[in-house]
Amino acid sequence: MAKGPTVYHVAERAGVSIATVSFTFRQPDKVKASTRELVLAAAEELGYVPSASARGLARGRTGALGLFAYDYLLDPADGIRGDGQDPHEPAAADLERRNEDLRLFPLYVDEVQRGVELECWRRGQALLVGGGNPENNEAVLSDIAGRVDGLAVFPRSVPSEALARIARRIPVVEISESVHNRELDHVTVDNVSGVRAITEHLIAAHGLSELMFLGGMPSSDNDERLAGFLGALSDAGLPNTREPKYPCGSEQSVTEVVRAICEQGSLPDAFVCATDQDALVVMDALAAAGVNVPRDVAVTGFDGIAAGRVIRPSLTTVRQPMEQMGRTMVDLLLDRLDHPDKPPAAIRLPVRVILRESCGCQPG
Amino acid sequence: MAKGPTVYHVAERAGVSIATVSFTFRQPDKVKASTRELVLAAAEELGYVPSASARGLARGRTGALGLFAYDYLLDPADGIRGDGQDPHEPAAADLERRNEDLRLFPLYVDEVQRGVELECWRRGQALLVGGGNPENNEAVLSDIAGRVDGLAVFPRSVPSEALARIARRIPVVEISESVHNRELDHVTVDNVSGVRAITEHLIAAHGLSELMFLGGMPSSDNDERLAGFLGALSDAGLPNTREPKYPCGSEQSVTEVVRAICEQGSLPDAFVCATDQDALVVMDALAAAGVNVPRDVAVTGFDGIAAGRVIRPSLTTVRQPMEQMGRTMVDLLLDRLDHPDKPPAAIRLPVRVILRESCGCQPG
DNA sequence: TCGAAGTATCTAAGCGCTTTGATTTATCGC
DNA sequence: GCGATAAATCAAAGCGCTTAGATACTTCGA
Repeated sequence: MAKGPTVYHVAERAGVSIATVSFTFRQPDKVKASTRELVLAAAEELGYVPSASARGLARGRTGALGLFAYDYLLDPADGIRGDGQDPHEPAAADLERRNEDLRLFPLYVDEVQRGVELECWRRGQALLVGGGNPENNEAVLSDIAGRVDGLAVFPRSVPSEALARIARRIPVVEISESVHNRELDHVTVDNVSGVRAITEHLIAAHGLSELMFLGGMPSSDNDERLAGFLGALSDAGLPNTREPKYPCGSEQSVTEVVRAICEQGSLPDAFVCATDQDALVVMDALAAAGVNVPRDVAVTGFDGIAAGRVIRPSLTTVRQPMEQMGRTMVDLLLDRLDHPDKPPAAIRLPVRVILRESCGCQPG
Repeated sequence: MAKGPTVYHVAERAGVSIATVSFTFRQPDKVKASTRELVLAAAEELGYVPSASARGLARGRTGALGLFAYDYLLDPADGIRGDGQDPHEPAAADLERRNEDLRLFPLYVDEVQRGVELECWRRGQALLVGGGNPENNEAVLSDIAGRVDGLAVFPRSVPSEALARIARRIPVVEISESVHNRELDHVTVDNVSGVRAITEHLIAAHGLSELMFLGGMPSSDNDERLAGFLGALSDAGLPNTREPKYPCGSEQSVTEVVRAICEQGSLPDAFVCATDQDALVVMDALAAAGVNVPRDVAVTGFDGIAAGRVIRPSLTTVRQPMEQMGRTMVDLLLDRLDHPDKPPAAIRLPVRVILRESCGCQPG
C-alpha cells in the first residue's frame, strides 16, 4: 500500500495549484468548467481519494456523527481492551446460539440504530457506531467523541460524568430521558398517554378492574409509565388495590413476583408491564404456572418490539416509533450544530396502542 | 461551542511540552508517573478530547474501519443527495408500515453488520457504517473510503470500478463472492456442500426424487448452490428432470413460475430455493394456490434468516454463519493492514443444515 | 567528584487539506 | 483598444497531532 496520491499530486498532474484541486471538489462552481474537467481527470487517473482526516483538521469539523449503542448480549469478557489486543475469541457455537435465541428479533436498540443510520445516510452524514461493554466505555466513548461532530447515546450506556465532559465539546443527544443531564437534547415518547390509553382500554373494552403495574428499571420513562397507569385508574374511579411492582428490574425478580402471585392464587385481572421484555417474561411465568392469557389474566407491554407480534398470544402493547426516534436524534444533532445556543430541546414523540391477543382482543 | 482545548492548552496548563502530552496518551510508559498525573489532571480539568482528525493526519492511519451496507427498503427517492440537503422526508406512517411488515426480522445484511460491529468493538476499532441507495453510492463510498483504513462491502452494492479505485488505496474485503475482483479478500461460505447436503436430505430422508432448483440472482454464490444441487442429484443417480429456474431474481417472477407450475398441476416433489427470501415467496405462492407444504411439496431455502424460524411451516434451510462472516471480514481487514503483500485470501466458512417443517421433518 | 549511560523531556518538521486575501486573467462598456 | 470590474487562480498560513532526533536531567560506578 504505497501512500495514496494527495492534492499535491493531482495539482501537479493537472497543472494547477492545490487550491484549485480543493475547490474542484468542495466548491465546483468556483472553478472554470474546463479546469474542473482537467482536475477530475487527473484525480481519476491517480486514484485520488481525499483524506477526511486532513479535511476535518482544516475545517474543524469531521462531517461525521456518532452513535454509542450497546449490546445486551455482549459478554463482558468479550469486551474491548485498551491495548487493542485479542481478549478471548468468541466461540462460533456461542455466536450461533446467541443469534438464534435471543437475537431472533431486532430489539429496541436495533430499531433505533436503524433510524439513526438511515437518517444519516439520507442526509449525507457519515456515521460512526461504537458500543461495547460497560468495562471501558469511557475510553471508547472518548475515542468516538474525538472523531465526530455530534454524538447520540443511549442512557446509562455511559457514565454521566464522561458524557458531561464530552458534551462540553460536541453536541450530545440522549434517547429516552435519563434523570440527569437536563441540559442535553433529548428524544422521548409520550409515556404517560401511552400507558394511560392502554390501561383505559383494559378497563373500558374488557371490563377489567383489578390491574397491576409491573416491571421496569428505575428511569424517568418508567416513572411516567407508572404515572399514566395510576392516572387511568383514578380517572376511572378505580382503587389502586394492587401495589405496583416497580422498579422490578431483573428478569429473575419479575418471574418470581408472578410465580408468587400464581401460587397464592391471587391473580389480578391484568398485568400492565413497563416494557415488552417484562411482558414476555410475565407470559412465560404465567405459562409455566398453567395460567392462560388472556382468558385468566390479560398482559400488556410497552415498546412494540417485533417479538411481541409473533409470539402466541401476540402482545398488546404501546409501540414507540423507534426508527423515527433515531432519525430525530440525527435531526437534533445537526440542528444543534447550526444553533449551538438554542435552549436544550426535549422532543416527545407520540406512541400508538397496538391491540393484539394478550389483552383479549382478536386482531384481524 | 467554543473550540475545544488542544494539546497546546493541556501542555501549557501542565507546564510541559505538547510532545509530553501526546506521549501521555499514546505511550504512557515513556512518561514519568508524576508527569503523567499532571498531564492527565490538566486534561481532565480542561475537558480535553484528542482530535482524531489530527491524529489520523499525523499518523497516516485513521484507526477506523468502514462498512458499506445497503438497505433493501431504502426508497431511492429517500436517498442521499450530493448537496446534503433534505430530499423528501419519509412519512412517519411509511416508516411504521415498513418496519412492521418487511423489517420484522433482521435480514442477512443486518446479521452480518452486527458481526462487523461486534468484532470492531471487541478489537477497539472505530467503525464507520455507510450505505444507501444506488443513485450516488459512488460519492458516498468515496467519502467513507477517505475516512477509514479498510473497507468491508457487500457485492453489487457498489459499482466495481469505484471499488477497484478504492482498493488501490486501502484494503477492501467483500462478503460473498462477486464475480469480479478476484484480487480482493473475500469471505464466503461453502455453498456447494450446503445445498448438496440439504438436497441429499430430501432424497434420502424423505424419498423425494423430482426436485427443482429455483430462484437467486446471478452470482457465483448461486452458481455454486446450483452446482451443489446438481451434484447431489447425479450422486443419487437421479435424472435432472426439472429444468432449474435460475437466475430467477425478482419476487414477481418467482411467484409467476410457481403459479404456472401449480396451474399446470405439475408440482415437483420439492423446491430447492437459492435463498430463504425466495423460499418464502415460493411458500406464499403455494399457499395462494392451495398447495400444502410439506405434504404436497417440500420447500427449502438458504441463508437461515430469522423469519424462516417463525413462519409456519417453519423453513428447512442452510444457515450461513452471518455474524461470524462479519467478524471474519474485520479479521481480514486488520490482517491485511499488517501484511499488505500477502496474496488475496478467500475465507470459506462452513454452513449448517437446519431441518424444520417445510421439508417434512418434525423438529422438536 | 566526574563522565558514561540511561531516562525524561523538548524542539521542530511534517501529515493533507481548506480558505483568506492577493494576484492574475478574462469580460465588457465605450 | 483601454481601463474598470468580475472571474479564475494562486500563495501561504494554519488546523491539532505524532514522532524523529536533540537536549537536559538522573543515576551510578570508579
